[in-house]
Amino acid sequence: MWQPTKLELERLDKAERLRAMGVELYPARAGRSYRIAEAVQAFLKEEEQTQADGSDAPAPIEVTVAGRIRRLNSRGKVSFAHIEDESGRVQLFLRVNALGEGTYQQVRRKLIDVDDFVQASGEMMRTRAGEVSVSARELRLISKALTPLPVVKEQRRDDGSVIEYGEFKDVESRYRQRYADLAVNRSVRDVFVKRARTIKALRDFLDNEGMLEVETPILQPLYGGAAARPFVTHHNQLHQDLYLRISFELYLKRLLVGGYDAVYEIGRDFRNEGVSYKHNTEFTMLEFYKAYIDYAGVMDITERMFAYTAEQVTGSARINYQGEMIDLSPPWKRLSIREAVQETLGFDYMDYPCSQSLYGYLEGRGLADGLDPSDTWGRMIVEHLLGSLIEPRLIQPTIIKDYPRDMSPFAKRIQAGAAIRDEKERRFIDSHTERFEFFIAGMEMGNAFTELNDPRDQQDRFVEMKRLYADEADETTPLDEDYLNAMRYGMPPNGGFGSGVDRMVMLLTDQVSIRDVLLYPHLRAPAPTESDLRGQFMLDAAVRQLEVQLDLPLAGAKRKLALYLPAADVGVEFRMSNALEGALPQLQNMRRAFSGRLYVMTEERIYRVDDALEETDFAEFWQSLSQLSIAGE
RNA sequence: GGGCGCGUGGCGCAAUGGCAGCGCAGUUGACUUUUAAUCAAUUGGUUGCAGGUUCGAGUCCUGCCGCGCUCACCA
Repeated sequence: MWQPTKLELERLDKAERLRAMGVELYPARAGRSYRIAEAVQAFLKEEEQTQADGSDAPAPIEVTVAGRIRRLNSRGKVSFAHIEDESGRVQLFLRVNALGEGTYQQVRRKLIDVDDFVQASGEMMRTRAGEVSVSARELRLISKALTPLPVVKEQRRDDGSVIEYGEFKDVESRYRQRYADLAVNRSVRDVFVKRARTIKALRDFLDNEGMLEVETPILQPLYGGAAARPFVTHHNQLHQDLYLRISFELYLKRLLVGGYDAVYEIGRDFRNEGVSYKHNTEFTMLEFYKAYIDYAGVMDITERMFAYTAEQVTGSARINYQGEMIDLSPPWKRLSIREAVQETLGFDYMDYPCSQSLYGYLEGRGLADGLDPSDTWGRMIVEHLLGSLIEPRLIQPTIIKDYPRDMSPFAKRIQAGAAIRDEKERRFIDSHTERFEFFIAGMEMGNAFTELNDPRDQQDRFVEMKRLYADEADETTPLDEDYLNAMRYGMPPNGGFGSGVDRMVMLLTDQVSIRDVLLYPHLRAPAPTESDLRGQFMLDAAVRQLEVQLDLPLAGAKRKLALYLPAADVGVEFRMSNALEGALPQLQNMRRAFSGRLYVMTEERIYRVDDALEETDFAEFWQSLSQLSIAGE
């Protein structure tokens, strides 16, 4: 339960004074005739008009605006405030003469304060210093803020740049209290506007491609479609474990069997893995599947989709990311993983056709650092050669295609074109699939295939994956009989695509951490503190209708006794259980200074403080208090 | 999970082992065109938590909690 800080107590006092004056702190209705930016715009337009006409003064523009006070300073009988709504800021020019003594004093004495929401009516004007303002004739509190936001002052330079003083930048506080972060940091607000635009642009693009947006289950009896560990949950009524999806793939492809030509979904995936600057436990995924195209067709769509989205969000397909100019316009560089290795590392891995020989070669060249010799051949190529050695260099958008088969259970084999020239070529075709990933700014941005639609081949792949990765059972895709069943009815040839939308937003908003493009990134629950215990106690007491008073000063005790109950002879102190033992002497000192019974409460127990700590039953404790309380009335 | 770093009033930060300080915010007062307003006075601290070393700990040691970076894991 809330325990006001000093600053909050001051605000509570102001709120109380306002209420005593008959001011409604949280009126049900507010009104405005303009968004702030539009009011300013209207005034500027009128000014321009006036100048063009050569008339004397702009016609008066009467506005009502509403927003949060972000700055307030009083110059005696006149005060200035900046209020802000989503569209922007405007200054309020507040004079005693215009507002009347009563309302003006509320501002002057800061009963109406920074962070409060107000509604103001008056004419637009310019102050002597030239700032466009609302000359307020009426000012009305529409929501009182009890907790002050972190103070950020801004100085606007002549060149339009803004210097911030006293920023709110502690990363943890910003993520945990995102509302305060957003309220104070405009640039953070802008990121999430761009995020929304990104998703809208993707939808528009895919809709225009003739794809159907669908929704598939998040809770699934079987997970699949990617190599990742799932979260497990349980349905009580059905007595069934369910998984949170790790991908949409298998459900979306079933829909092609059902007769749709192309489907897509934008939604949340959940993966039970570590977090990093580019991984969050839940993240937004885009997948689409389109019949009658292969992975080359998907490449074309991918390039156009990224360029279109960047244009919609940033105004150009050329974007700036961490100081690098990145050009998303098609066409992108396309090369096979084999070519990429040849180009970057100067050898053909097909000359080392098994994991032992490849490892031996890499070790000889000093490139085996961090490589596990027991990995499969395909994994060495994809995760080590590509992931570790090549990926960080891929700044401009690059499509890397034709992946080893043992890493790609849902992709079709490479289709042999002309006659196979030699044995090495034959081996390459046999062991690779029509899959591509694409990389931008050194980050993997997505993954796509010519989708496997041969049910018997698919079944073999499931089995093959199980065999290859037997010791990582929970990361391989379980065999999904129903999916195979669907495929046996006939699935059109198709190309599929998956991409992490959060990473795309990072790219378009120039953010290095995925947490800065998620409103509520996953954070560990903070450890409870003594003050949390206190709050919990207050809440428990409130539920039992007990009035609890705070901070009884104790003569002789170093600390104030935190709480006591109305019976006046029962005190409660709070300690984390791991700190209890060392605190005993201190508690006993407190008990000696206190005439009643003293209890100490931990996360899960309550003790009576005596020569030793005597554990007491919670229910009994509360009951004895209730009785005292009733007796006291 | 491993390594490195950080944790000091509401926010941003300081303090060779020696009186816990500064700016902003807050409070009181002055000021009818200010804008990081200004001027005068002033409140506010269990230095993340717990133990230890020491005459003395924000500072050194140990453990714990949280966050960041990084490695591992992982599309």
